[in-house]
Amino acid sequence: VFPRRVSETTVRRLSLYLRTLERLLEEEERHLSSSELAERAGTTAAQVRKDLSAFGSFGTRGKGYPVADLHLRIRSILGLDRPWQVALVGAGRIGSALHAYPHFRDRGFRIVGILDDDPAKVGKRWGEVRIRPASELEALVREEGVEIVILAVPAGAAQPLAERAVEAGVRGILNFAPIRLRLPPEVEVNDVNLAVELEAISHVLAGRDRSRHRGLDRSRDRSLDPGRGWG
Amino acid sequence: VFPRRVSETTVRRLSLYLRTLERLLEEEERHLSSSELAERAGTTAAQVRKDLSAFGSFGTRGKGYPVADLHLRIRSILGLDRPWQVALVGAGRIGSALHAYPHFRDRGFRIVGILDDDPAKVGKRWGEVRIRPASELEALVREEGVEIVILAVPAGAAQPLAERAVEAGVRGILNFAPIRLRLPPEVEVNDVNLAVELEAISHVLAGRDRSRHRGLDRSRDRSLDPGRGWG
DNA sequence: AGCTGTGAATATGTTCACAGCG
DNA sequence: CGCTGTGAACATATTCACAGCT
Repeated sequence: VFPRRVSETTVRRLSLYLRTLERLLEEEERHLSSSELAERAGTTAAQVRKDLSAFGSFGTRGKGYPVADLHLRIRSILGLDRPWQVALVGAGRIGSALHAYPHFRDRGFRIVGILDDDPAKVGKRWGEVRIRPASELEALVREEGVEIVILAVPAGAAQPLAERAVEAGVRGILNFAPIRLRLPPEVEVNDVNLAVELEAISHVLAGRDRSRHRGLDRSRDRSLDPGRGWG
Repeated sequence: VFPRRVSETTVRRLSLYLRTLERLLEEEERHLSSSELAERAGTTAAQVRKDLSAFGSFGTRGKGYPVADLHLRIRSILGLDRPWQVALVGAGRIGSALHAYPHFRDRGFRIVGILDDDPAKVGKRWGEVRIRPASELEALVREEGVEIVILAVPAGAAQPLAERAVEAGVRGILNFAPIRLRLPPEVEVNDVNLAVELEAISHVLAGRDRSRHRGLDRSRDRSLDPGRGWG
């Protein structure tokens, strides 16, 4: 049974469900109910069932969903049942953080090349990958069959690099540059804009200040172990 | 005239409009129409007008919106007409990238403290800010009047740190840890999950591949003539 | 003529509520 | 019983279309 149309919002939640399921697999749980999954993923039971109904019937009434099967199904829907060759364009701080992010590799996103234009960086190695000059973008994409680019360069450099990547065969771009890329519509672009994320917070906080009705009860009792490390 | 309820989706677009307006201010443009703004921000003219109607009438019929006024209005709605004291919790790679991100400072988000538990990092300076031990979280929040925390620590460390921050008075958290924080509902939490962003792309690309194999090809002709695709 | 502002129409997303299966 | 699967009700978001101002 293959999925009908899965909405963008559902897809994002599936990714969260997957994260939860991975943890449950380690704990060898066999089944979990929609309400348990909802609780762990931060949504509602009805929402979980609606989302999962995209696969057709899958759960067992009275018991819930089989963890292992559900895990595989979601992986498949998200396209994670195959590896993806990814190029990291931009070896700055954001690029560095993304390269070190362990969850990409875990889920089959292989960073097969890193590009930068800074001569001080070119030639260095990050793990097993050598940083190459940006002029080799097309070569990299073709040699390695790169389909997804993570674009972590300043706004001014993003557009031409994106065009070149697409021209060479890239089909998806995760864009960290604070600029709207103009690309053919068949290219899947996903923008991550950190200013937007912070401003969504400041808007809410400022709005609450303006309409100061009920008192903010922040005094929850909780015994917090102070000063514990996170290594 | 103060805004009625502004929806979350509208707020996120306002942040994009703001970015565009900042550029136009530099170019000394006086007015711009909804269709021009839409074009630059990647949405539709009707959407722009609906979003801006949250402020009440503002544009001039026949001319468009006054750039400088609109800029101020959006800043105000987003809560950017005042500075925000921000603490960066976690001085790893993501923390480093965020600290260096210039757009935060430009918009009034002041990183007034950086915390980490790694003794090798504590005491070092990033710019003008010294890295302090995580045990000083409460002190930092109170001394500096921190209202927003950027949480960039591993999943296992996030929950207790978030609780301590909230207990000390923090009202908003930008969370990079791949875990669902459980906090009182009056705390505004915004999750940034990079795996979700990449998987949204792989899902679309994998879905297209499946369609193509079944002959339900919805994608367009892949010939990329540079003149037509993306001027 | 050109463009805003907005109700009405549509599309999309979420919650409810319950029949029906294990 | 408990829990899924799902239509129907509800809520939100986007697009249309056009009256009305400059």
